[in-house]
Amino acid sequence: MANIKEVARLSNCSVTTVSRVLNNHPHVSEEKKQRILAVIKQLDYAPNSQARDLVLGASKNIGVVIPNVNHSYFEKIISGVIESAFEKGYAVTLLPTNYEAEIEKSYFEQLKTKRLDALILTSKSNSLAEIERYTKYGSIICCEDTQHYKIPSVCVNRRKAYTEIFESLKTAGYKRVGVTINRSEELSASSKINIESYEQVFGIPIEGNIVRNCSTMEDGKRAASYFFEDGKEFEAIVTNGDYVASGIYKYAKDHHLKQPLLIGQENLAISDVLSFTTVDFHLKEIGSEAFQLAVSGEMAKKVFPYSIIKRLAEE
Amino acid sequence: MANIKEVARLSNCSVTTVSRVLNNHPHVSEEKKQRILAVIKQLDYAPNSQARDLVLGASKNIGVVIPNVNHSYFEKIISGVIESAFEKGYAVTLLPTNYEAEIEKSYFEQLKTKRLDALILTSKSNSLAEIERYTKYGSIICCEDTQHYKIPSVCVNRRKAYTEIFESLKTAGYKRVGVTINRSEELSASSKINIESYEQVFGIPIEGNIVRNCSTMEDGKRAASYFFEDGKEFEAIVTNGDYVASGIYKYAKDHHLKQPLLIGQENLAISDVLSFTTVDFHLKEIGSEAFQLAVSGEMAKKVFPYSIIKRLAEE
DNA sequence: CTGAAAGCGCTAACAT
DNA sequence: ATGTTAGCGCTTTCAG
Repeated sequence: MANIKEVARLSNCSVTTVSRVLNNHPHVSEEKKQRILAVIKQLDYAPNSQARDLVLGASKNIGVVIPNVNHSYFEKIISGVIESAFEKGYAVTLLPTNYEAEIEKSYFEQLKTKRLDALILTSKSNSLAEIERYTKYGSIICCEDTQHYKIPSVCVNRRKAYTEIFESLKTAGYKRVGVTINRSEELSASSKINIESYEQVFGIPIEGNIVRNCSTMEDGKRAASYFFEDGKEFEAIVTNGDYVASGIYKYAKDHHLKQPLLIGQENLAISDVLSFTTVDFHLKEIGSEAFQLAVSGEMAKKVFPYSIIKRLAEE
Repeated sequence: MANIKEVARLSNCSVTTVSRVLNNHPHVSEEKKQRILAVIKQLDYAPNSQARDLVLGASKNIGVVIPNVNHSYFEKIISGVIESAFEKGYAVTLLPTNYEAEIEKSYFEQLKTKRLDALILTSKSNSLAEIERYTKYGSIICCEDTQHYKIPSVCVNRRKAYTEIFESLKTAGYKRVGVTINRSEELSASSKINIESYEQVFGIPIEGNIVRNCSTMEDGKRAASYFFEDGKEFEAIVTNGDYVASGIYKYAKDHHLKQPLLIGQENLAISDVLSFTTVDFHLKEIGSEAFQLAVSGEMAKKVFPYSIIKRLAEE
């Protein structure tokens, strides 16, 4: 197999010189350079990046930890990461956890083994304390508030967003407001914030007004079957995603029920089609910024703005 | 920095023995094993995967080439790849091309440099002939028909699918049938097949009945503005994606126009919500199978079935 | 401008 | 059961 030694031999020079032309280093005569280039072409040679990475000590590879693929929330962040990474010549590896802490931990270990230079957590299953312990092996960026822990983060002020939404609903006179979340409040910071904001604004406990484990449109239908049970009469439902909201919409339509006021999340195309209000967390920009932090290695915490896209339901 | 030598030194044994316990090889006494394990823990040591990959000659890393992220077509394939790859301990790297042949080629080169063990092309920008030339550096799997070229592939019989759709429309008496595609027929095999099927079934040229460069819901709206121009009166539109179909739906709704019969693609949640017929190409399974082929290295061409999900428009 | 040689950290023959 | 040693393919001092 062709390696740098072979190239050196065939072009009558040392591996050092070959390495120099490979890396565009100066101090090599034009003549030798051409000869080497010719041999490289003839041999169809390409430097082994593993050997190169080994000696250089960096992989130019960053990992994005996601619970699962096929979820617009993560996809949007990923797309931001990829775009920026591409510009800087970094490769990005997708790391699915299925929300399992042990699997997530195995990715932290890959930082240690140098397979990955940095990690971006779009969601986390380990505690911040645990995550912090791994930061010495490479930068780990969280896409949520990392509190007092020394973990770089880039996120939006979700508390402010949820509070603003609930306040405006309250002001508009909505009494019966439902909520959907995905992971329970013990596991998910955003669920916790969501619930706290609700209880603070409305002054009542969330229990009875919430449906958990919602992520897909099917989950939205299931949530709807709860919200529309006899006598409940929910007037508005603040969902944790446009697909969940769409599921509720679909259920109401199929059962010829009055559509409640729906609030989605993520500003996906479907919220435009069905014309419901949604909050855009600018996830792509968050992904892009997370990448910047990941490579710079700086200990920064950035807060991004969110936008509430107000839409009037049709008919 | 901690390396295997250091571990060997501190546990009074050779690097070989350490390597043995690291790789769970037999022939090492329980006592030494425990001592080594203790030193590893104490040193917080983890083997360098770059060194390991170098000596082993494989990266357990496979790349998925995509034009861009944020497109459900590719996302579904990716999710299938990731799922299978995870089970087998492979890492998946996303490689965006933005449909540029040169960028795509640079990924082929990474096969040569051993950064990637195999490549899965969800879409291609280089010719099959060109791609075939790179297969000697690692397996390259195409997610479309690779004809007589020696390139493994896993795809669906699109011609059959399109023909079936157009035939059924014709049989049902639809006269004015529109079509949307994304990349032009010169660049995209599936666009070409789509058009050929149309012209064969209806016996008329596609020109005037087609809108190109459609990918998003916004593109769908633009397509609609063409299909609904005065006097055109398209009765059915076969789109190249559920989002495009949704854009047409939205346009018609916003302009209080009669909804044409819409046929989507991909069977996304939105097609269920809006209740239009769609063809499911089982992309996730395709991704999963593509991964299997990628690691096995076998020269196989698999054809997967598609499903037409028939739905009746509401009202 | 050029090259010899010393690693990078690991695995695997090949002894012992 | 354990250790010696020769690489894997490359970059980079350092000397000339």
